[in-house]
Amino acid sequence: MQFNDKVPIYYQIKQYVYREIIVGHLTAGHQLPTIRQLAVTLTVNVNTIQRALSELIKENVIIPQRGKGNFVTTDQTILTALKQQVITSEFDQLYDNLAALNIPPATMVQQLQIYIDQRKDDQHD
Amino acid sequence: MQFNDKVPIYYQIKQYVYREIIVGHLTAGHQLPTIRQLAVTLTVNVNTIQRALSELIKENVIIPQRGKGNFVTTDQTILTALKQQVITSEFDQLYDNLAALNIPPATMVQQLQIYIDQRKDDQHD
DNA sequence: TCAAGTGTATTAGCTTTCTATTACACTATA
DNA sequence: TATAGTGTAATAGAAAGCTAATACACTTGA
Repeated sequence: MQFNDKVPIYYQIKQYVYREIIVGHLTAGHQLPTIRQLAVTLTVNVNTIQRALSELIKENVIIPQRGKGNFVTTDQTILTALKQQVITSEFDQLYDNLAALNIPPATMVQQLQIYIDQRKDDQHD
Repeated sequence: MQFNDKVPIYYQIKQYVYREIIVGHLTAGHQLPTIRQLAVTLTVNVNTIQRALSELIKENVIIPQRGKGNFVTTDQTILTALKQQVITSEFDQLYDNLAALNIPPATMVQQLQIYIDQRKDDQHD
């Protein structure tokens, strides 16, 4: 996994777990990799993993069980809300940044379409 | 100006200057506010401003003149490239993050359209 | 010439983040 | 019961970012 050095690692790990849950690699009630396993996999210190997970625990997204491991919540309300939040925040970010460039909303959609079309063409590698 | 505490302030200021140039609040050859003025306006230390500007200077986006001030480059090649880079990087970020959620490109456009429509409706405040 | 306003540089100290290490509490199982 | 594997906690040190303060180099204009 690659980290952006402009953002705290623990925060990026938190976002990573969000994505793993939303994509379905981690499903309701299932166990996460061990904190120590995650530390090895992501080549990061145990404390940094713990810092990320402690925030997810506060949010009731994952449930810790001493001596056993960490588990994804089975509360579907939380899980469906999570998906909406993460996706919406992506669009929020794009919208705000492009609006700051005086780009009108209709143009944002057009430009995204153009960007994606170009990306398809550029796949000749 | 509001800063995101997850990203270095100097970096956000750099992005801010990019936007001011692209939007046209700062035009080719024109003088930027003084470093000390910027420090007051953004309620940030002079050194933090200096750190942001030093990167813009390395990129030849702004040109410093000792005893006079900092000026936006008159090199149109740099300025037009800048605009493209900034806008493209916004789409890059959105694309990567949504792709990580297994959202196909066509859906991204649809969802952005829906998001923008909702935002219009929500303007009833 | 001199004073005020520029950019530039340096030092010191604080806070946050990350790492390394050690220790402890709990669970499962041999 | 003992051991290995969990989460949890605390301490110390390094690095990055930010602030505060001071000083210096250059330009402009009175």
